[in-house]
Amino acid sequence: MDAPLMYTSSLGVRKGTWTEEEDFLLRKCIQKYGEGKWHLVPARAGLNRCRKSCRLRWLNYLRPHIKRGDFAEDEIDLILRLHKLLGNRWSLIAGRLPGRTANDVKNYWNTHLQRKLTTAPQRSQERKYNNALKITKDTIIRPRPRTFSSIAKTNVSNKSMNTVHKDESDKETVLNICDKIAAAGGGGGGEGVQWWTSLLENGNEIEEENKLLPNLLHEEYSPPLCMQQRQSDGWDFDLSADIDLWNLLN
DNA sequence: AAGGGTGGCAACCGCCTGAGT
DNA sequence: AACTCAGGCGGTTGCCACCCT
Repeated sequence: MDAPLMYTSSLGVRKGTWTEEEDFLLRKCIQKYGEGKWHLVPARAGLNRCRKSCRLRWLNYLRPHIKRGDFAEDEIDLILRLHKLLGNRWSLIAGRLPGRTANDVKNYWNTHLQRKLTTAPQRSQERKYNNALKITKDTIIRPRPRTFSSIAKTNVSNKSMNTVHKDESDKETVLNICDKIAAAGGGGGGEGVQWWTSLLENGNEIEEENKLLPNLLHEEYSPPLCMQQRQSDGWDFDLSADIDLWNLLN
């Protein structure tokens, strides 16, 4: 693209497609100062971009080890399983797919997988369709993740779920999750999945999905290649707040 | 060849949460 | 306790390339 689309907000901040020069400046800045402190990044990098734009560009495009191109079969399979378990928790799903970003997974789901699973209307008709449904805040149940403090995260990811935690609230949170997993059948077998799916409102849809994907939940299954290889390819994946999703998936 | 429709993807928007003051 | 701010997330939009008629 010779002249990327570019415009400027009322605050004078550039928006739109990033140029190669901007990518270079951002990459250099992150290499020098590291990730984080995004409010300082535009000034440090000499970019006329907002902090969020810088963060997004880094996370979705410039970060090392990001995989581009088509999703492998095992990745698709894992997305389907995790989506059944977690819903639209793209960041969590992406966290189990080395090299894939939440945006990638979300886009792939919206453009490839969603249409496979449903007879969704064409995108040009989706707005009408959604308006007709009159979806309101009241009708949507939106489970949100618990965020652990950084120290609790370290403990959870490095050891096990019932290790010592920074403070009682963190410990309580983790133990609550452990209880739920235990109640779901000790973290193994199909019961775990049932516990999760019971959170979803429409059981009929789940049944329909099961018909469409008969092998999704019940067949003998081993971790896909993309997960087995994650250690060797150097991908720094995040296991924080890990509740052993893999066991729940089996 | 032209024009409309569609798919894919990058980027933006608005909201939520936790930390700091 | 109330407020502000940064980080993070999911939903949505806009652009472009390709396809079809």
